[in-house]
Amino acid sequence: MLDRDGFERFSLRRLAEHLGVTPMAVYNHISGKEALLRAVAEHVVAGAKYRAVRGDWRAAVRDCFRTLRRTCLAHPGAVPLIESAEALPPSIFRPMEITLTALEGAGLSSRDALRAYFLLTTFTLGQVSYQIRGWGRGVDPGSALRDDRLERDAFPAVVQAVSSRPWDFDASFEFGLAVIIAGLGAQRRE
Amino acid sequence: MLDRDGFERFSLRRLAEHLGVTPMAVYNHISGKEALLRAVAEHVVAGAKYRAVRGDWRAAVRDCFRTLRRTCLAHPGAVPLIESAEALPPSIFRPMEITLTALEGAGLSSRDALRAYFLLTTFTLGQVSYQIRGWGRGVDPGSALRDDRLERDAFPAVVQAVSSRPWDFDASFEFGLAVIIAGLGAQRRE
DNA sequence: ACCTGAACACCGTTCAAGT
DNA sequence: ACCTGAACACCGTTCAAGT
Repeated sequence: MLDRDGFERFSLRRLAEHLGVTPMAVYNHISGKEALLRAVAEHVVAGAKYRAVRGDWRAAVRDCFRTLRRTCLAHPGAVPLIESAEALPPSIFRPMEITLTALEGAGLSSRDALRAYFLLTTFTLGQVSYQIRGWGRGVDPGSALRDDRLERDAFPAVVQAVSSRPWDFDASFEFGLAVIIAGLGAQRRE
Repeated sequence: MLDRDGFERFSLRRLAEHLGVTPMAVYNHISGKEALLRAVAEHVVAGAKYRAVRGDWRAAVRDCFRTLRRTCLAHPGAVPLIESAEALPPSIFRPMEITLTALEGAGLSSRDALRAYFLLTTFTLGQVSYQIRGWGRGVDPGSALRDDRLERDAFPAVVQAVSSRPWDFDASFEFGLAVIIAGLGAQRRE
């Protein structure tokens, strides 16, 4: 229901109707709406299969966040729940463990490795979030600037860049990941 | 009210009560809740003052996203609105214009410059979002793993890293920004 | 031009009652 | 153990009526 109708449209009463049952029957199985949505988020997060990547830290980090991204994109309706979750199952720390181990092994300090993980995870989830809600809504300058001559003149580079469509989210994510890994490599050398 | 009570607690009826007026009076000034929240998001976004940074692209990009971050952090209650906004005022494209101009001037292709902007903006807004909701809730392994011996053994690097508290969001953001800019410098050289 | 009161269609949730 | 029906406290929104 979340993937089909979206997060905003979901309600316990609609769920009950979908199950052919009275709204209150749900409370025999779960303590409330919040607990139900948290359980969904936990289920999606727990479903991620992180491979044990041997070899260099770059491959390990790349594989790890590609997996995280793929897991999230498989359940777009659950992404808002994951982002706003107050508690998630231990498997959410797998990418963190992998990243910290890889980067500390590569010579980064414990503190920088943690910051690098924070960088990678906000980037990855941010890209997923924008992709799901559509890089159109609110951020697509194409629709916002299309007819407005005055605004177009104020943002020439934006107008020029937007003509190079369609947008490739996969390629954009890979670009960002490559940039971050290159930057971490530079950080490591210092 | 948004900054004080948070996004979830806000309702038109509470707003009306706060104004000492009937809930329906609001509709004489705005078409509905969605429009009101959008107007708030637009106001916050429009309030960002981006400086014209001359000199190298690194300084321009750094200053630009520092300003975006500071603007968002000044109104934590509005950040969810900005992230979920369907349309935002033209000033949301100022960072995009600045970034594209700076990076294309530095030799990146138009497509890569756009991807770099996407990287920078998802990173910046992601960091802000986590900071606002508290890098504790859901992502802080300290609370999730504290008492659980079994889980602690499964994530040694996480447990070790978390002891280096307290977390410095400013420093973490600066670290990420530096890594991205270093990575873009490497990308530029190819 | 702005506000009010009553009403409607939705919510999540509680509680007593059923089987 | 699980479901139901009625009810409560909240929503956003419409509409006719007031000044």
